Amino acid sequence: MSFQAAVLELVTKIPRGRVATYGQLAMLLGRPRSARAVGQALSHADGAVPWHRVVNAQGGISRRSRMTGMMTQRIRLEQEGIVFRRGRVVLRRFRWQGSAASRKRGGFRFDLL
DNA sequence: TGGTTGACGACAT
DNA sequence: CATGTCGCCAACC
Repeated sequence: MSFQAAVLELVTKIPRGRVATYGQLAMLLGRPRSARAVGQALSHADGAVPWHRVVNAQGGISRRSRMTGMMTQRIRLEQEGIVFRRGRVVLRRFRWQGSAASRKRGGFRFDLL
């Protein structure tokens, strides 16, 4: 399975009302240094994948070709009940914790967040 | 093959 | 807090 497919599949598991960061997804996939590649993979997402639930490490919405895309993403997240504070998602409250299996596989240290 | 491109991120200043 | 630098790496060409 391609890295890209793995990313899209994982993003599908982020529940409504929660978000994950690019780096976090990379870690959950066992490739802690592939955050950029995660973003690249997301650019090919179709309507079946909740791409709007992925934000950067600061809780902010990453820039993309069109400014309108950023607005769309923020509005969608707020409609799910996610709260922004000074332009960023309050990660302490809304970050997805992932599955236990993924946590173990990727070695993600949630206790350090 | 080998070079380029980013929806990134950690750090230094 | 705002910028800039540098390392990374899957896709694409």
